[in-house]
Amino acid sequence: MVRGSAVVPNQYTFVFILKACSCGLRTSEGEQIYVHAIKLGLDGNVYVMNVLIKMYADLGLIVLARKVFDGSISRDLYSWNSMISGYVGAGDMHGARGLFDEMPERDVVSWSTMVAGYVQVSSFMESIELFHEMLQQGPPPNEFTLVSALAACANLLALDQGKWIHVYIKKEGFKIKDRLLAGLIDMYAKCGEIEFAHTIFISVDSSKQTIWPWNSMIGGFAMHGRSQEAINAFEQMRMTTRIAPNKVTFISLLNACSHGKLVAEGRQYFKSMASFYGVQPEIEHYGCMVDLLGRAGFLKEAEDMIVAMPIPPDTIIWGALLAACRIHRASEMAERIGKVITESDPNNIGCSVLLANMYSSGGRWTEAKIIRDKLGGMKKTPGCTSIELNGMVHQFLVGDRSHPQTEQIYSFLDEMTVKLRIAGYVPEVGEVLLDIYDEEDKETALARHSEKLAIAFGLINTTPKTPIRIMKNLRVCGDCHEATKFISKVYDREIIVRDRLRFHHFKDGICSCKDYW
DNA sequence: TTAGGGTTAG
Repeated sequence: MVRGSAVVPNQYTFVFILKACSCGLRTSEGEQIYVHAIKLGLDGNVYVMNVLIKMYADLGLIVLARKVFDGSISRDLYSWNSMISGYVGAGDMHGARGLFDEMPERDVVSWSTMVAGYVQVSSFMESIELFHEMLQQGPPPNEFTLVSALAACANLLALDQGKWIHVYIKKEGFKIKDRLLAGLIDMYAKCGEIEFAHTIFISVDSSKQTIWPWNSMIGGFAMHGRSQEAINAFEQMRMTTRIAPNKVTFISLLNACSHGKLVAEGRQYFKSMASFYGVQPEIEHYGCMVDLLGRAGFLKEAEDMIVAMPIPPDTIIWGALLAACRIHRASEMAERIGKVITESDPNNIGCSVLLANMYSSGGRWTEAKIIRDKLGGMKKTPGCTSIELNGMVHQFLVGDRSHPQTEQIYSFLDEMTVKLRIAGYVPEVGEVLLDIYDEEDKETALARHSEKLAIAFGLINTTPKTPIRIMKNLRVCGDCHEATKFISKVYDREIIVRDRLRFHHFKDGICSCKDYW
């Protein structure tokens, strides 16, 4: 068009072509075209400038995007929102907030971008806070905002807040479908209310035209260990709709098989995902399979799968196999796999802890000490458990003494330990950190795990029979899992624990995972 | 009749 025709491109042309550069990640063409636009005097056109901001942001060139933004003669709401979205995409919530605070006026998109941005960087508290600010002094939220706010609640285990949003959605007459429906199902499932999530899922029938609500439901069942129901949901979708499953569907489905030890089903779904559904397995799917096979005891098959993978395996995959070796006490294989992990990632804490423990229990003190010394200098993620009470989220770290009710919690814990012992609980000191040698100290360390602090806080502050919901950032430890079984019986409470990977529902001394986790 | 900003799931 530029070389061979008499037609001169106008502002519309540049918006289309710059957007193409943006989508195709073609930096140099984009910049050449920008020069054309300048030559034609279109650098004053707000549409052209805005798409240019977006283009630079999409290309990850946030500084250049800002340059265009700052230098633009005409700026409107779209310019500000595009620039904020650029910062959000770069994970720079500081930059985003700076612009958001100084912009002359904010519309629902500005607010939604920020609420979603905080979710993307896992600043869920900030996301909810901003959402509340919006309700007080901003424009009314729309579906976009609500989906993000629900995601923040889901991640915080903030059930009361999530319920409030559900009421708001109904009160304001939003049509509950697709993404919003998925968001609600996901929020309820992640807050431990899997039954209610399912109720909502079946209550909205005509509008499940997309994969989103299905994935939320299948994923919800999977994380609650309701494997057969996850499979049933998938089969129902297959038989009654024309919706195509995607990669997330299969991750959830394989996860469900893994939690339920459904090895044959898992193998079969993994096989059919590419051959029948046309979804190519990615590293995460292989990860699910290694976890499924490994934890079920098929260590050799799991390793063969890693070796035969068309994608280079990462330390997460090897880590899944290593964890399986620990469960099945396959120390030789563990040592071999441990070396593979350490080679590519010398600072892998989980791997080092496991190896050190293994060496110690095998009496190989020198080797254990080498790893232990190295571990001392590494930064470990502290165990953290949170619990919502009256709409407020309380967090506890291991041995935390910062909570206002600390004294009460610790004396309750002492009393609780006695009661649990009488009921037959025996601490599993094998799970304690490596640097404690005294058996009694080990038990004290266990008693102060963040899970137990949060449960004690919950028992103190809620009326009898109220279910207690807690969330841990890591996997729950073996001792806490055992102790919680006893607590549920001794105190007659349902205790719902969400760890990094799944839910455990404790009731009458039994856990829903049947100790397979 | 043609253009520009925000969505969540493992």
